[in-house]
Amino acid sequence: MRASERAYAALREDILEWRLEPGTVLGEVEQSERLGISRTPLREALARLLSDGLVAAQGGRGLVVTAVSVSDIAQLFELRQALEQQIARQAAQHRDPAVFETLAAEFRVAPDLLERSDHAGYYELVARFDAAMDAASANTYLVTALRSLRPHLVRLRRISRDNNSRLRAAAREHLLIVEAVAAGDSELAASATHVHLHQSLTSILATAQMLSTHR
Amino acid sequence: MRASERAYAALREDILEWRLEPGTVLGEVEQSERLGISRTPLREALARLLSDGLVAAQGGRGLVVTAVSVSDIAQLFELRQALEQQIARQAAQHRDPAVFETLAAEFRVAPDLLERSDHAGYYELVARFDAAMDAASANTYLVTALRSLRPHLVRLRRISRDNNSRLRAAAREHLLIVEAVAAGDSELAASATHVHLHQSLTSILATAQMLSTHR
DNA sequence: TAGCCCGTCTTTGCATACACAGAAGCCCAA
DNA sequence: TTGGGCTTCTGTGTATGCAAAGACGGGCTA
Repeated sequence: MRASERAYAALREDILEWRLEPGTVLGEVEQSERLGISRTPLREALARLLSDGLVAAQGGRGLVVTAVSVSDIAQLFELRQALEQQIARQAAQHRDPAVFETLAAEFRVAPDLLERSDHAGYYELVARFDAAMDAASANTYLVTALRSLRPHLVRLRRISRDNNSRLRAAAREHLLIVEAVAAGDSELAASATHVHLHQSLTSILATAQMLSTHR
Repeated sequence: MRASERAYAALREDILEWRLEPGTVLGEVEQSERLGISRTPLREALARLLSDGLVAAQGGRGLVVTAVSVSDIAQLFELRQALEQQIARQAAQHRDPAVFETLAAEFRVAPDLLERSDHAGYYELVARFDAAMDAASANTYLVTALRSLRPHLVRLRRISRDNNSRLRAAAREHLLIVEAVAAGDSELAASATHVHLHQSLTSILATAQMLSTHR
């Protein structure tokens, strides 16, 4: 694997997992030494993070990990609504029913996963759901736009994490989306997506509110 | 200005204006010599074009200018529908009425521009319309997604170019969108956008059909 | 003591050199 | 003639060196 690729993957994960917190300055020499590579591939990695919006230029010199404000969360979800409703419509039109019936069966037993607090298992299921929607949408541009949005959503998991009752509700909402796609009902799929994202946003904002109050 | 920035701007424009045609191989040495810079900043420029989707990796080695198929056009417009309807809704909610009333006045006299075949003037007006919508949407993520889509749309102008009757109709459609935004009517703004993009797509596909038949 | 200016020093941007991998061409043998 | 293996060679990926543009600090002056 290329050094620049490894550096990108490593830095990206460090940011998504909050090991590099918002505001952290990423110096080229510092990071290249930390990752054991030279500045050239590291610069390439930083450029990609910049276009991802995970880091931002700090007044001409120096890159910093971007922050995620409450306003950012609302804006992210406006974009997410637009993209995921559209992808749900397209997926419902082009889907392979068998794929989504299999997914539906898995979401029906998702409460079992959550029962034993297997959050990783649940997130893995959601990742397969996303992948299936991407594939079924048959629209590379839509998928590309969504792929560039997802890292930011992953960062939000830290806020919604371990909210077991919310995850149970989310599983039911996902199930409805999958059933609508399986049935080829575009508008139901879009509306179910709308509902799901509305509930997710509401939950996240409530948690964010609580976190900021408690501090 | 940085060399990498100049190289990016130059290559990007060459691709958007079809001076570099789809399928053209962009060798690092070749292009760096053409632009009078070293390979390091040129690689940075190519990496940005890659993430823009304007060039693609050619089997592990070599980057080529991407093609725009009829299927690509349809997919681009599906994404465009999702993004521009959303931005129209947001803009209608947050707009400064004065800005959009000024724009409306300009679109009312746009037929004069087209009368004297001042297409550049018309495209410049559309660019200001886009900028006003971006600013009014108050959503940086939405704007970023749209900004990454627009280069691909610019490439399509070569297909729809000089279709004067279509541009007149487009001006009327734009006017309706601007009026809806000025009035703060989100749903009308979204629907007017939907109509406009549907008509644009229909026109482009018809022209593309004609071009491919004639050859 | 506060403010400004100058020198130093860090950090970035670019150029160049080197190493390696994949492709093209060639030769030899079947 | 064709296929396989070898060689060469082009092109990419990475490291390093150098220069310039700021940030920082110290000292001087008012």
